[in-house]
Amino acid sequence: MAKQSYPHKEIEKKAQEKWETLSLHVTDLEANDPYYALFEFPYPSGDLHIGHWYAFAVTDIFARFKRAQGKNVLFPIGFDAFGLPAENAAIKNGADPAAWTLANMDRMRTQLKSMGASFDWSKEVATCSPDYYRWTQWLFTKLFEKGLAYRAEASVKWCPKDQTVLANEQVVDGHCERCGTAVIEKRLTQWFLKITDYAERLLQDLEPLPWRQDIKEAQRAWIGKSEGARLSFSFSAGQKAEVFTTRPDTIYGATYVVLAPEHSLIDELLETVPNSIEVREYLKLTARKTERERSENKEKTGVRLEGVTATNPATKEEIPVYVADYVLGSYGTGAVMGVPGHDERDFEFSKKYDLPIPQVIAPPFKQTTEPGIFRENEPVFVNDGVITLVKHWKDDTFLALKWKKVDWGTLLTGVVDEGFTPEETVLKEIREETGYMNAKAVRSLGVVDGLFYHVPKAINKHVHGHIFYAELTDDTREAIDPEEGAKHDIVWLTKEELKDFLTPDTHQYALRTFVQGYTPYGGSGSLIDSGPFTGRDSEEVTWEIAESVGGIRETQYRMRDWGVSRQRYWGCPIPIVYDPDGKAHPVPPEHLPWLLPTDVDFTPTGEASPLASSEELRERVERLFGKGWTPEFDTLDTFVDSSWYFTRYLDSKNDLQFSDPELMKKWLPVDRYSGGSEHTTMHLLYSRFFYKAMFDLGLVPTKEPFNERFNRGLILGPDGAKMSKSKGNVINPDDAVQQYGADAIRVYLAFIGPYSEPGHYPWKPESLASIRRFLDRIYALSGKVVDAERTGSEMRALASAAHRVASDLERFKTNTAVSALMILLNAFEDEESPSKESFNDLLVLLAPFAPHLAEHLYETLGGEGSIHQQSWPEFDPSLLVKETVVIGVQVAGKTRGSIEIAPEASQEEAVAAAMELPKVAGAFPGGKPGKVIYKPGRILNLVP
RNA sequence: GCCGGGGUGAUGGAAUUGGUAGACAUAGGGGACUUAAAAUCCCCGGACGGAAACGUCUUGUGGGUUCGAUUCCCACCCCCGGCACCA
Repeated sequence: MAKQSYPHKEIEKKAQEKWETLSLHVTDLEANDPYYALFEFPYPSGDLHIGHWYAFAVTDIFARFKRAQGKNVLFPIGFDAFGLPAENAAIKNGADPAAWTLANMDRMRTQLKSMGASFDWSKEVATCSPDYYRWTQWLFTKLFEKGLAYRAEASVKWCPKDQTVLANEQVVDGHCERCGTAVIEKRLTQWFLKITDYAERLLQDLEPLPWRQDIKEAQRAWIGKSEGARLSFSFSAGQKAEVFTTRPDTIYGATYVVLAPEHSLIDELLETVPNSIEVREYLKLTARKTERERSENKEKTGVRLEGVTATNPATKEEIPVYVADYVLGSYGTGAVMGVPGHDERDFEFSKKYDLPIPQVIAPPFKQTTEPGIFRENEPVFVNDGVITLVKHWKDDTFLALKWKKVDWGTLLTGVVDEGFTPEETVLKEIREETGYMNAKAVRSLGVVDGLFYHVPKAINKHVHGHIFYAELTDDTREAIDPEEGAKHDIVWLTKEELKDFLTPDTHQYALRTFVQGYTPYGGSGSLIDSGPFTGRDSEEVTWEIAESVGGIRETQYRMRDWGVSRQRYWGCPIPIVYDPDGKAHPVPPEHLPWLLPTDVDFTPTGEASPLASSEELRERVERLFGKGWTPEFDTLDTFVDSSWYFTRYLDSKNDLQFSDPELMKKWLPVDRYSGGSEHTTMHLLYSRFFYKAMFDLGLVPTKEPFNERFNRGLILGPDGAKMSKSKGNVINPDDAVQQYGADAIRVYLAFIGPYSEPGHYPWKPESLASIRRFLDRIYALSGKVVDAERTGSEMRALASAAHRVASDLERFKTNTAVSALMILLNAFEDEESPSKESFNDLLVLLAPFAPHLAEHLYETLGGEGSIHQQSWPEFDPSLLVKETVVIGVQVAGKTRGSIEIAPEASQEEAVAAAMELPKVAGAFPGGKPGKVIYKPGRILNLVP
C-alpha cells in the first residue's frame, strides 16, 4: 500500500485552534497533584531560532507526558525583556526600546504558538512590564532594608563599546561577551548584593540537590571555598600584616612577605622606605594594568620595600617584604607569606629575585609494587638515611648499584646511625660499600621520604632519605667487606641511563632533583627543619602549628559580591533616592512601580547613565521627596529580573503581592528546571542566592528554588559548526516547520540524543526527513485499523512501549523514548490488522511527541474531547514478562550460541537445552560441565 | 596546571548498572514495484578470513579482578566543559 504524506499544515492549525478553544493548557493552580515544569524564559530578540525549539519543544514533550500521567502541570512562559539589544537597536535605528521589545514579543508569540507547545499563556510575565518590575523593585528594597544591598566604590569591568559595566561572568578572556571588545577597568560607585554572605549556604545546600556533578562542580568552583588560617607578621617599622594561608604547616619555610599593590599598609610604609620612588613607580605601573593584564603576564614582578623586614613568627627570622601584583588585593587579606619551597608562584618569584628556597616538607613515596608494598595498618619504623649520587672521578657518569638477589637498581644508600650526621654518613657509606676513599664536594639536594615494607626485616619502614651529591677525586680504592660486595655490583651510568636503571621512586626523585633542580612540592608529608614539629606529619599538625604562632582559623571564598548597577537605560530602575546629604533611601512601596522615564537620551556618553538626562525623573524625585533629593540613575542587572520570575508565574496578575504565599507553598520548589549550560554559574547561582534571601525575609516557603536541573545541549549547523549568520549555516525553524511540520521537528529534536546530557548535535535534514517518514507511517497505519479484539502481541508491544517511554521520559532520555515508539510502530506494522483500541493507545504514547498528528488521528477515529486529556495507558505488568526469553550460552565465558527457554526455567532444563547445541555439546565430550553459572533469564555459562 | 565529564560501527547514539556489545535511526550496498525516476516495501549492514557453514578479533591503549568486563580497579593517551597568580 502506498504511503501518503499527511497534510501537516492543515492538521496543525486545526489542532492548535482546538486546544485554544478547550483552554487545554490553562493550569488550574488550585487543583491537586502539582508539577512545576520550568524552562528559562527567552529574551525577545525577535526571532525564534532552533535553540529555542530545542529548549521548549523537548520540555513540552515532558510537560505533556506528565499531564498524561495525571499530574497537574504548570508549564508557563514569559519574556526576559530588559536588556542591551533593545537599547542598541534604539541607538542604531532610533527605535523606542519599549516599542521595539513589545513588537518582538508579539512576533515571537506567533512563532511560539506555531510550535504547538502547551504553554500556559495566561500566566505570561515580561520583566520590562511595570506590573512586573514593580516587584523586582520591591524585592530590591527589602534586600536593602535587610542590609543585603549596599553601595561601594569598586573597580568594574567596563566595555568601551557598549558603554556599560559588565559582570565578571560577562567578560570572556578579557573581552566583552557580547561584542568582543577588549574590556577596561573603571572605578565607579556601584550597588552590590551581598551574595558572599550566602556563600556557605549556597555551597552546603548544593550537596543534596539531584543535579549532575558537572553543574554542582561549576558552582562549587565559582564559590571557591578555602579553609586556612590568618597569621600575623610584625614589621620592623612597627606595623603588622595579616596574611591568609591554607598552609600554615609550611610557615617554617616562609622566607618573605608580599603585599598586594592595593594593600592599605603601603602608604604608611612608603614614608620610611628609602626606595619609595621605585615602589611608587611600580604601583603606578600595576594600577594602569587591568586585572586581566596582570594575570595574563604570568611573569612575576615586584619591588622590595627596602629597610622593612617582617619577623617570621615561627623561625623568628627577619625576612624581606615585597610589593608584588601576583597577590590580589581583593582576596583574603591582600597579603601572603612567601613559601617558595612549597608553592609554585612563590617559587617562581623567589627564583626571579634570588631568594632562598628552603624545603620544609619531604615528598613521600609509598611503595605500591612488589617487592615491598607498604602495609597500611601495620606499625612503621622511622629512620634517617642517605641517598647519594656519586660522580665518577673522570667521566660524566654516576655510581649505581645493581643488586644480585633482586632485580633492583639503586643509588648508593645507607642508614644514618646514632651519633652521625647525614654528611658523615655519606662519606662512610662510599668507603664501606664501594671502597673508594676520596670524595669531596658533598652537597645536599633535599629530602625525600620512602615508605615501604622491608622484606628481609619484615617491617614497615619510613625512611627520611637525605639526598646528596658527591664527587670522587680519584680512583684510590681499598678492599671492602666481602659480604658487602656480595650484595651488588657497582656500575657507572650516565644520567640518561640512570633514568631507566633506578627502581625505587625515591631514587628517581633524587635523580630528577639533581638533573632539573628542586621543584616546589605542594602536598603533605613529614616536616623538615620545622622546629619542634620536625618529623611530624604536616597534615596532622597543621592547626597545632597555626596555633603556635597565634594564627586563627579562617575561611575565604573566591566569590565576590554581586555588582548589580548598570549605566544603561533599558533595565529596571534601581528604586533608590538620595536625600540632600547623599544618603540612600529606598523608594517606598506606594511609589512603586518606580517608572522608567521616557524623556531620555539614551545615546551613551560614557559619562553618566542615560537616566541622568531625564528631566521628569529629577522633577519626580523633588516632587515626591522634597527639594535637594536626587534619583539613582543606574538600572539593575537583568539577572536580578530573572532571579525571581518563577515565583511570579504563580500569580502574575497580583498587584498586591509579588506572588501568593499559599500558591508558592503548593508549587515551590520548581520540580524540574531546564536551561542552557551557559547559565550554570550566573543565573542559576544568582537566583539561588536571591531566593535564599527571600526565604530569610519569610517571602518564599523553601530554601532552594529548584529541585531537578537539566542543562541541554547545543544544535549545530549542518556543517557541524556552531550556527552563525557569518557562516551562513543558520537553520530557520519557520522554514523547517513549513516543510516537515512542527511535529516532525519536535520528534527529531527529541531523537537527536539524550536531553539529559548536554551534547552537540549537527542539524541533519536527512534525519529529520526520516522522522517525517515515521510520522507518515503512523498516518498510513491509521487507515488499516479495524474494530476488533486487541491481540496479545499488540498488548505486549504496547505494555513494553508504555513502560519504556515513561521511564525514559522521566529521566529526560528522549532519544530512547522515541526509539521505543519506533519499535512499537514496527510491531504494529507487522500485525495483519491492528485493532483500533490498540492504535488509540499508541496515539496516547505518541501524543506528547507529535501532539498535532496524534490529536488529528484520535479525532478521525472518533475519539471524544482531546487526546491530550487521555491518561497514560496502564497495562498488567505480567505483560512485560515474556513467556520465553532468548539467553546466551557461553562456554568458559565465550558465547557459543543461544537458547530460548522460559525465564523461570530450572538450571537442569537450561543445561539440557544448551547441550542440544552442537557447539556446546562438542565442548563437553564427557557430557558434563565442571561448573555451571546460570542466571535465569540472563545467561548460562558452562565451564569445563 | 587544577577540578569535573567523556572516548562504543562510516555517523547520531543503545546496552536492564557485571550477563548474547552495537537497540533505534542515518549514510551506504543489494533486490522488488515502475517504461524510467521519485516515493514505498523487502534484505544486508563492526573488522578480518572464507564460496559458505563458520572462525578469529572488536567498546581509546596497556595491565588486573571475575566463570564472564563497555560496565569494577590501576597506569597511560586523547577529546569536551569549568576554573585559573584566589595564597
